[in-house]
Amino acid sequence: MGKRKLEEKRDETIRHILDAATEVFADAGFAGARMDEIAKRAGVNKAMIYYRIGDKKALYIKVLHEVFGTTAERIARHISEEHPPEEKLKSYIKNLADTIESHPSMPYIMMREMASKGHQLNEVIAGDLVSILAIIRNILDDGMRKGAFVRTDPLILHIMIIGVMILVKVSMPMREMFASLLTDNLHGIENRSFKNTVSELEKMVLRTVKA
Amino acid sequence: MGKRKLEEKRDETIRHILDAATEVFADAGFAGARMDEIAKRAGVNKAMIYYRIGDKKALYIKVLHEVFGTTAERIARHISEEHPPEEKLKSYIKNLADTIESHPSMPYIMMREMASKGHQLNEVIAGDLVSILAIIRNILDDGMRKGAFVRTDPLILHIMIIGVMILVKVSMPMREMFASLLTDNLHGIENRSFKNTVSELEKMVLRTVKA
DNA sequence: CTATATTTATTAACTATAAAGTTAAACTAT
DNA sequence: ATAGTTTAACTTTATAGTTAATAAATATAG
Repeated sequence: MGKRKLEEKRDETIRHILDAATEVFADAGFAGARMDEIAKRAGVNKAMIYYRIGDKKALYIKVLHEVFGTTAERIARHISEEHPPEEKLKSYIKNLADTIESHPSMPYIMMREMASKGHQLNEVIAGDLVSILAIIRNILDDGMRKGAFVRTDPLILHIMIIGVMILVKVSMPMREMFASLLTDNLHGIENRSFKNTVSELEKMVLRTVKA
Repeated sequence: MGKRKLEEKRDETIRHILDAATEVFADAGFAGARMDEIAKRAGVNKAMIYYRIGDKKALYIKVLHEVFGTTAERIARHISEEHPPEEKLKSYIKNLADTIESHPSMPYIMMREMASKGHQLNEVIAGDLVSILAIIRNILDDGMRKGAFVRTDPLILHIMIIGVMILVKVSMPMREMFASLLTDNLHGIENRSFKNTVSELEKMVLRTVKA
């Protein structure tokens, strides 16, 4: 069986490129990202990126698709139709939280995408996001049909959930920066963890939707 | 009295440049902003920007200072020491909301600043933000001293307040975009206004801090 | 099972271009 | 006449994208 070694090498190179690109795009945004920097962090020659993936835009789309596409799948996989709507909603929140925790770059990329009004999003990425939204819409519909939930707009609810999560993550560096600038604040830094915030958020969401 | 007309002209030019720059930076971020585009929107020659203000970085700082510096002043001006802590907190929220409504670019710039971990912030801007934070810290301290509030971290609370506001604003274009992509969602679009969100937020914040 | 051809992976060095920043001259007000 | 404002045209620099040559792996012929 011939070409195992080459295949492996290729896949590894692609992996390195995508990982580096994800980091750099999260750090600097699309416009601020430098192809040379991505190549350097990936440990490959810049030409390799063009050979394996394409131009900057294609690379960006690939990164977004990897981040958002897997999220939709993951959530869908974990939500069982047997469970009551409330459980499904909790699972939705938990899986979003887990995804964010395992992809530290995601909040930064989402934040920047929102700030650029989703201008860079192409059909593939839009599809990923619609898949995610379809899940929460189905959960809410199910809850409404069973009389457990009041009517709630899935888009607003989703933005509320994901928004709070990315905000908590992304504001951390700034909070740290200003904590040291605000004198005599040493007393009250109740630096609640991400998990804590998510559990508060869960309560809030349930209070909002429950009939 | 001599040079009135020239002074006026100069001030107007500067005004045009700063307004255009604010828009462009909000739309595209620091890295994505083009000096030529700013000049074009301002209706001046690009060299004018360098003559009046300085390089791109200086221009950006000036824009941030204008946005954040006035916010601190405005809030401070509207909060009277005579009022009870709860009223002061409401006023804090209201003034932040008003500032955001009258500066549509602000949420976008803040969003991007958070995403870049406040990396671009220099001492002047940091000072503006600290001024704002000092106000809410004083309100919370006053409330605690008077037994009206429980101990709350001013940083977390501020991020919560400002975060929800900018999120609601910034997510609007994306929500509109996806509303049209999500079929049969025509029923539930309860597109709550900004004012509505702020009043919900106010209730939430008060519930959080009240003793 | 070697030697050689071929295909695939990878790079150094390059080009093209877009964008930041400058200059010298013209225009305008005082 | 002088000082301040504004611009067209320019230079410089940074960076996206390309090319042609090299190195490495795999396939094929003797």
